[in-house]
Amino acid sequence: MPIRAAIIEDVETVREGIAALMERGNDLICVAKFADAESALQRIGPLNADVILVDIGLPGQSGIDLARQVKARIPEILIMMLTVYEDDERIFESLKAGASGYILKDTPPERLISAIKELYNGGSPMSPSIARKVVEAFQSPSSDEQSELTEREREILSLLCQGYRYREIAERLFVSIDTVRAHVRHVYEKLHVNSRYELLSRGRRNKPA
Amino acid sequence: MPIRAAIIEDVETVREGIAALMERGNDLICVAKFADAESALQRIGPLNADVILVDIGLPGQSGIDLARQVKARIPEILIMMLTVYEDDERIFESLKAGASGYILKDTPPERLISAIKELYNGGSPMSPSIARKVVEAFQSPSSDEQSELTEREREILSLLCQGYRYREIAERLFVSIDTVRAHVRHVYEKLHVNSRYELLSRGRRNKPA
DNA sequence: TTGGCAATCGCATGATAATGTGATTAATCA
DNA sequence: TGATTAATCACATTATCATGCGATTGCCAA
Repeated sequence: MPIRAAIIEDVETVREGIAALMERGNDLICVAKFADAESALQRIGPLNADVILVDIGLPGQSGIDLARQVKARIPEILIMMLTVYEDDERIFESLKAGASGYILKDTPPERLISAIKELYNGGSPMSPSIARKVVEAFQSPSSDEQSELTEREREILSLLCQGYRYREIAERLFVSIDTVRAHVRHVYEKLHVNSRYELLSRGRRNKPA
Repeated sequence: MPIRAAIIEDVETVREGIAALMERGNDLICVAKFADAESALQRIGPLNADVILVDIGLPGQSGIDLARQVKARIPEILIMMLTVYEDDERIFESLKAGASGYILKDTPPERLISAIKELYNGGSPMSPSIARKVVEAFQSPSSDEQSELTEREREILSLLCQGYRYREIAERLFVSIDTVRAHVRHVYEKLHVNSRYELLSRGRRNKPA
């Protein structure tokens, strides 16, 4: 009945501290503590952990690679990163590797425990700034160039980037298709592109797919 | 000093209820309440709202389109969707339209208030099941489709993704434009897409921009 | 030898996008 | 008041994309 959790964290104080926090109540039990990725990977299998907390900066293999491997081996396991790192690269690599949660280490202890429960109950707990970065990944980047677009042009850009056809955009905005074309022209001029694909591909030229 | 919030919600009880919740403490004030998108759009400008709560299922124009328009007009405004809808389409359309939060209507009142504060303080509050869907959007089943492309098809794919036109690709590869078209067809077939837009968004229907 | 596949190419057609050119109206600012 | 800009719209044309259908040649495996 209690949530079975494992901790992979090299700093002993942190590891033991979190384990102690878990055991305070009776809805979490700490089934294992590992100081490095390699031993976790070796021994995690038979433990039937529901949830693992993974530090990223481990000695030897990184926590992200560990997450990827554990997820591949035990697809239903829930992984939450617990880390100091707030950079985009590690955040998104972790999510892609299979992490369902991402909590920064400065999170208060009660929040950490409630995050584990939230994860177990179908949520994806993230520290606030992480969640903001994740959500912003869905939004078209606001570059300085975009600040020279008019309001209407920004609306057009948004719909263009979502793949709507001119006719569809016209219907949605209650204007004629020629109006859409006029706005698209201005957007392309201001953003120095010549086609929708160039717009979507900005920054991708000379890079592999 | 207090967070200035506006509510766009057609059901009066809900609208007034949330406004009353906001005014209970002294760190939130409700600067406006609107029952439909059109009047919100008309009058939101001068209100200097920090945060708007937007229902999706409004009479007339949808809350998602409203979010897009408000974001285009006031890029720094923070938008949180407050809705019964949990379907992928609306979730991701909302995020792409500029929403930074997405809370389901069955959320307890205290959580709703804390979510607004979290949003204002740089987070992206989401109901747990929503957050899970958002995170899972980064976790595509590793698509081995690309492994069934021939070497030539992979070259074509790369150039397509970089936004080059067929003619440009033909010149680059020293083949005719019809050859490019032939390869493109095969690429689209194998990757189960019907257009370059779909290709560029592949597996990204609900994916980051 | 035959069949399958990859690479190449062509013609035709319809849909959509992009471009050229022009115009009107309203709002704002010097 | 005049100039500028934004939003809107139109007509015309060209360019590009996507699809249907067909073909040839070379290579490789059964």
